Amino acid sequence: MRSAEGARSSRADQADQRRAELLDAARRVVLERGLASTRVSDIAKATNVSGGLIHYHFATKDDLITAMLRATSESEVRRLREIIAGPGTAIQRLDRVLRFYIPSSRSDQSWILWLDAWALGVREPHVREILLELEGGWIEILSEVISQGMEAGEFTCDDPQGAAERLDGMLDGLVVRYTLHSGAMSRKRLLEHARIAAAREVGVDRASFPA
Amino acid sequence: MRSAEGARSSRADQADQRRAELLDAARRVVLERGLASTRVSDIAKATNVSGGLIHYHFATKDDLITAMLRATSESEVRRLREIIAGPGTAIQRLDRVLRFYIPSSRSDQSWILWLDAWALGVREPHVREILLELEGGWIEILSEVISQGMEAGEFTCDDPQGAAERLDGMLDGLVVRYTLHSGAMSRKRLLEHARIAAAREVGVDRASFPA
DNA sequence: GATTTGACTGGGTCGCCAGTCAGGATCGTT
DNA sequence: AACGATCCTGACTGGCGACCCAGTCAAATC
Repeated sequence: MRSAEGARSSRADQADQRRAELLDAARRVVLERGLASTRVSDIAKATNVSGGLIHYHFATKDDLITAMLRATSESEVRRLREIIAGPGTAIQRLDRVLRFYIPSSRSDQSWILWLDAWALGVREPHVREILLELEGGWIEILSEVISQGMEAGEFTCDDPQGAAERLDGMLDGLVVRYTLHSGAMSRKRLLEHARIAAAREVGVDRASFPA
Repeated sequence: MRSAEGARSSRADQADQRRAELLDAARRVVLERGLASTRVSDIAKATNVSGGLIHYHFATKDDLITAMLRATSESEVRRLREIIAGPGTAIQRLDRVLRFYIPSSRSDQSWILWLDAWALGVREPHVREILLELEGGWIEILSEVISQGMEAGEFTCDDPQGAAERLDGMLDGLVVRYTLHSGAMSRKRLLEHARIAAAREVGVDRASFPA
């Protein structure tokens, strides 16, 4: 129980750090190659580590993938919470949430991960649970922003939860389209759809959104 | 070139029929086991046929899967077209389209197929193309029904294409939620969301929808 | 400085599965 | 009947990939 000093890592810290490193590499590899063609050895290579080490830290490949999805989901929800805790009017915060939803460039392919995860979640209850929490997080945040806007007198909405579900659904669906067929749906058009629908849901004019 | 008689099949017909049978079995197996754990031999078993025969009719597994997705997509669009060609007012036809969108029971898991296909489409351009056509079909049909309703004076909408895209997106997203977490989104609630959003898009009252 | 514990290596194994192939059955044609 | 084309079988294979394990090395503990 010596060495609780700052910089130096204890044995346990080292293991934690390595695990995090592996989760990170796993996410990168899955994003690049897709879940179906991701090999444990690919993740090992991406971490400059032997294949055996993966199974030292994670019993099975499924464990690793599931842990990676959980970590990614949790970090996403955390960032979301920061957004609605930020400054500005309700409509400014709502707009920030919408923009956070939409991948900001062709290179930001983070949604690919969730497409893989949806397919996986159909068969794997653990994965399904993670997805439920992630989606619940989004809906909760949207519903919260809407309620904040109502309290501030900015918004009118007789069912914030329902509105949040509809918005979340629409964004999910449109992002799929955008991710798969970027030619058929530009980011600009996607954001425009989001603002139109959101404006209707909260009873404000589309023009109320910031430029 | 003899034997163009009805019941008896020529050799070419027999091959076509066998191919269709294999596509059908492929769909059933993929729905049941998921794309990731579907083996060629599973499809052979489901058709009561040897493993080798699959590769007689389809060069590779990918060919078979792609052909199956294409066939399924085309049949779906065909059924959709029948719906909007059917009788009734525009709002009745619109409602029929919405209801066709939503799986009618827990046992109708056809959407699972498209979750797998989305993930696959990220890597496979052929699959992506099929998905683009399917989604384009849905949007086109929705936009068509809306336009029909406008001509009939039932609907008001200044951007039928945009409205169709938003509706299609919302339904996609909500159906994912319904498929994955039936506990978090009942069919009834899903349909309610669809009707609320659709009513807004076409400028009618929610109560205008048939009971 | 001796010993124990934990992190890590890399080669090996074992099962699985897409695709092949040689041969057999069946059909249409002449 | 004979023959070629087509449909089909089932055993086989070659490669791959998750997981195992015996052993190494360094850090922590005594």
